[in-house]
Amino acid sequence: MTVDPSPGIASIAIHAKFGASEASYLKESRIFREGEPAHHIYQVIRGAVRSYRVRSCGRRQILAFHLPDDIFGLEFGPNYRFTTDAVVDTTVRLVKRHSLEYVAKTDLRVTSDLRSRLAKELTEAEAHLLSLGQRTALERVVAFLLEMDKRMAPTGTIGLPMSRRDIGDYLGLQLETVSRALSDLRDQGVLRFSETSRRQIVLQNRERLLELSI
Amino acid sequence: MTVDPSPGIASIAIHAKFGASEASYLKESRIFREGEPAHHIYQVIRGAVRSYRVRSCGRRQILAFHLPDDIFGLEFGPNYRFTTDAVVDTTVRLVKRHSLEYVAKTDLRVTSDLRSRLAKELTEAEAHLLSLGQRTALERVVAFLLEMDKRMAPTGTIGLPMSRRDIGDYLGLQLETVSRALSDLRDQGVLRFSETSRRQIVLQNRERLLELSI
DNA sequence: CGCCACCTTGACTCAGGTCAACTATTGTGG
DNA sequence: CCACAATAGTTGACCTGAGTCAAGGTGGCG
Repeated sequence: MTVDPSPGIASIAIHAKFGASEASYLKESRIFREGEPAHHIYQVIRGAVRSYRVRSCGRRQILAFHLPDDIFGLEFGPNYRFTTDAVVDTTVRLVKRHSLEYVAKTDLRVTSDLRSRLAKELTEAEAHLLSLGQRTALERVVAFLLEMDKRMAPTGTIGLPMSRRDIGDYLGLQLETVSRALSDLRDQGVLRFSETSRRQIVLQNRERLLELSI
Repeated sequence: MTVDPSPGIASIAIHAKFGASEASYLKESRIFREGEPAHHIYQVIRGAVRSYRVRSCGRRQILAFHLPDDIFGLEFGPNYRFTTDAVVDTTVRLVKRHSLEYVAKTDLRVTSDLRSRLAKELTEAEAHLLSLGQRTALERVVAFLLEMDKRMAPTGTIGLPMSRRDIGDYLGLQLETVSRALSDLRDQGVLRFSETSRRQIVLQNRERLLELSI
């Protein structure tokens, strides 16, 4: 399944005229909660967002991180399926759902774009599922770094917006395990932490990283 | 997200006139392979089907089991995303993809039904993901039993068509772990195995099973 | 009736979780 | 701008749940 995201973003951007606005959220603040009526569709402009569910025992599973240009909060049922909040200070564009649905009725490009986005979400969920079902802790962290590297500007440095705990809750691991995996990769010479922050990761041997993801 | 499956099945059944046929597959035989051109959409009539991917290291992740009335092989990209085979002797109905797509162009009910099915697949993948990320072995087996019970005729007995290994590959566990979890539940008095087969599971305390799934 | 695949159970190992101590970084108020 | 508190991350020691390996059962099928 190859879905080029560009035309979709373009069409949502164009039709955003019909009632788009912007909103900013402080780090760690709530955007919407699971179960609330899904009145808006969002697109990240700056920052990062996490979508998650919390089990009754208190454990949290992050389903996805949303980075600039990503769409989130797109629902086909009446309510949001996840709780969503800003990982860092974040600005989003938001469109009223009914206005997007109105546009979709007349513009087939938008309809088909929405379907592509749904298909893309499904593909991503399946890849994530494979990771959780089959990979070791190290393999999961490696896959995560490769995913982030691919999604962010390819400067060779990955500026992770999220904490070790966030990464753990995405990968089904404890934060200590994530930290150990990263230290391990550093000791192997695969990466190093930048001087400024341990969330800035410099890839030093992408070949080796790719091997580890097999 | 509440998706009533009935109208969808109805519409696919109706439009099946446009070129549906039936096919039967022996137990353990291949239906299609990941990466092949997705020329058909299938619906289980009798039997059971598994969709899976195999990692290069040889480990297999089963993404879904398909039971009677379930649709599978519905793709939006050009190729199948999974390998699929019959778990037991299975009969399917199959429709040529291009004829279904032709119908979908003129009949909005079919279009909307296809979208609902995609949304349903996404919801299921997300539930599965939660299971793999957050649950213990026992909790996963409990969730699996409840899922199977819900999907099969509610007679109080679950006739599992698949082996312990299949269940393990679905839940991200080894077959021995699945077996131990089932023995544990039996020892707790939550279930018992039927006299005829260890794949026939009689629920004796559904309350307790539900508690364990929290 | 006997083979073979499936399942169960036991013994042991090990990856990752848990708990705890410590270091580094960020944020805050004087 | 500094002092200090709070937060984030690392590392070590130990524990445990699930994996691995192995030895029987058991039931279906030729």
